[in-house]
Amino acid sequence: MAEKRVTLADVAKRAGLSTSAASMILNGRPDTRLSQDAHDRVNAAARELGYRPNVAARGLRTDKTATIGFVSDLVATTRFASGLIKGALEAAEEAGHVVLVMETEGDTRREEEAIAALLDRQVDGVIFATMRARELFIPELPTGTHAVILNGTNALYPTSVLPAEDEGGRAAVELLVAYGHREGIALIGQSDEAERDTFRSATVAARVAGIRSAMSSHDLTFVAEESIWLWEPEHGYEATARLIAERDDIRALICMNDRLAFGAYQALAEAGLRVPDDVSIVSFDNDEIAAYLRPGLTTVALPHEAMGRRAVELLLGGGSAVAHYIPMPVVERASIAAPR
Amino acid sequence: MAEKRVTLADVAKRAGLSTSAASMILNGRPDTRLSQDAHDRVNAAARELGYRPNVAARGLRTDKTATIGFVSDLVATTRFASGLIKGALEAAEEAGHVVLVMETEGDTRREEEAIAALLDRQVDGVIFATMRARELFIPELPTGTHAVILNGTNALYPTSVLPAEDEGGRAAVELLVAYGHREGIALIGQSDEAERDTFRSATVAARVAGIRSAMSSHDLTFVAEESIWLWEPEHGYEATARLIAERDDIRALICMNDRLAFGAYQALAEAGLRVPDDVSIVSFDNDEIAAYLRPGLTTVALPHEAMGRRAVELLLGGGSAVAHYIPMPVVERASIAAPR
DNA sequence: TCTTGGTGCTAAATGGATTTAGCAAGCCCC
DNA sequence: GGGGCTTGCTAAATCCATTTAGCACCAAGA
Repeated sequence: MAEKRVTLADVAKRAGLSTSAASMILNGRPDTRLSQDAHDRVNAAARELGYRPNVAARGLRTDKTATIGFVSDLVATTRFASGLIKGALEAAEEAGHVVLVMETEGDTRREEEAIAALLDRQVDGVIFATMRARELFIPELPTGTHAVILNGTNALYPTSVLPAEDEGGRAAVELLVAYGHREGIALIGQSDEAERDTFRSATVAARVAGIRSAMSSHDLTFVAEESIWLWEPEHGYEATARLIAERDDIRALICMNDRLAFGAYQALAEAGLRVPDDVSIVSFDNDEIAAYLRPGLTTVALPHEAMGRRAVELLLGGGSAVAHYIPMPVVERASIAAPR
Repeated sequence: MAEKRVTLADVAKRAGLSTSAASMILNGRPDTRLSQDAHDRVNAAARELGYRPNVAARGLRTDKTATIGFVSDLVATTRFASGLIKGALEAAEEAGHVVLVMETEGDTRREEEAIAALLDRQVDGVIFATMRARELFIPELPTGTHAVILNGTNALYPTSVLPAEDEGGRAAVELLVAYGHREGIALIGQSDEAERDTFRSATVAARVAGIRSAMSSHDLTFVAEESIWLWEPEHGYEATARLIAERDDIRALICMNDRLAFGAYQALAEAGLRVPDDVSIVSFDNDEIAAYLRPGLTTVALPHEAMGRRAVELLLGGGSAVAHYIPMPVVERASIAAPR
């Protein structure tokens, strides 16, 4: 049964011309001297037959496949990862490209295999995404392969896309300041001590730097800093519970991410403290849960989709080989009020 | 610079044989009469040169590309979607395939374009995933194209993968029963009235059917059913708040999904009711938030990854053309206790 | 009349594999 | 010594498009 696909030869035959002529016309080559009549006949034939070029055959000659590779350490674990993918998918679609997605879980062997599989398919470029946002290991790529690093950096491939964490960190502080907070502000998730360590990702360091720079430019200091390594709700819960058990002057919390903030909500509720009347909270990421919380959590968003988008734009458009910073939008909900 | 890729011709030359011989040997064709010596020389040459076949060139002849298409209405919105993708990616990798991911947002035009783009690239098969889980529209595919429907059904393509919702629904009731609940059980999210409507997805209908069948087999009835169309936390909050304002005999809640349960937690907490001491809760999906809640939410999980996995196994292995049901694992946390 | 130049188009090579048809050499057997 | 059979391998076609080189024709100029 299987109706055969229509090939360029079919189109050429129907137009009464050679495949060379058909190819040139369909590709809109400028210097061609083919008659208007030939153009019309080929275009009509292609339309009537529903001709679509075979990408593999074309790629064989041109080395272009309109396909890009997206290799990520994680794809399903965080909303961040899928946001990056979604953004990349959209931008790729707009540019008439498709994307091969691969997950490596950070395993070097799988990374190498992923690259090999992509190269076997002659992808036009590859995006390396990481959820850990640090100096990223990348297996050697053949000279000339385009690559952009998403949410991380790599010395060999300087084109990268990162969230503008510094600015974002500052924005969080500014939100609190705008509501009149000056005292009793605590930081949950980070501390000077932790910063000295290089374990944390580079982007987190920038976030903290932004926070501290805004604090000091307003002449403010934290009344407490709760350092935590893992940033899950339970850790936010514990840190906040500990904090409010120790002191009663806490008026505002800056949480390093929304999951910590979630835990903070729980600890506050158990202690009979209300958000935002008793304690204001501002946080980072704009996780799904930020919208689910009551009251809604005001947070500085990680611009997932915009980042994914920009990565493919840079890959395809050949943007400059530097780090590109994507603004982190403030998402205001209801977790900040003026201090009483 | 750009070092040229090693081709089969390079391997053949180094082995002192023809490309035909090299091809047959590397593909391990059984009927070949080539000498052991020839085998050794070709294999050695391939290894030494690091030869990898060009997939496009091979696909041109064989019509196999070791590539599968994954077209989904949504990719980033829910954890469910990315779980399906992750499962598919893993199974594909194990089978030596790669996957082209496309998002359509349910738009017919984009679906058609996605299919066309996949066909242009000669994919070996296509997985159609939907987050809405209903009869799925699928643009016409050339005869012979393999397809499996993930989380939905389609009359033309009977091979599909669905969660075993019926069984899952029953499991939720059994959990409550096992703890001794017999009275004051309410259902949040669904009602007889809503079921009559066909708007809801087929899988939800099965979930409800399972719940009702288990209830009646234990001679139990719901003391209340709160019908809701949208299943976000706020709706769960409102429904639960309404319910406990009206009556004080509620001892257990079956929520149609975790987000509703999240809302229920909030309403209960505001009313000074404790989970699970005052009210037990069981729910569905095993969303991220189920683990974040305090106490942890006991829920019947949607088996995302297993479903994605199975879909590619069926696609590649040619499983039988029927609906395949994947068990929904019970994830016990701490939201159920014996009634007081 | 012959060259030159432009116009409109095509033949053939190319990319990198797979696959079919078949060649050459050696051996056996009558 | 000639036919037939293995054995071990290769030439060439094929998949489908792109691209280079160049053919055939006509008109204009010398």
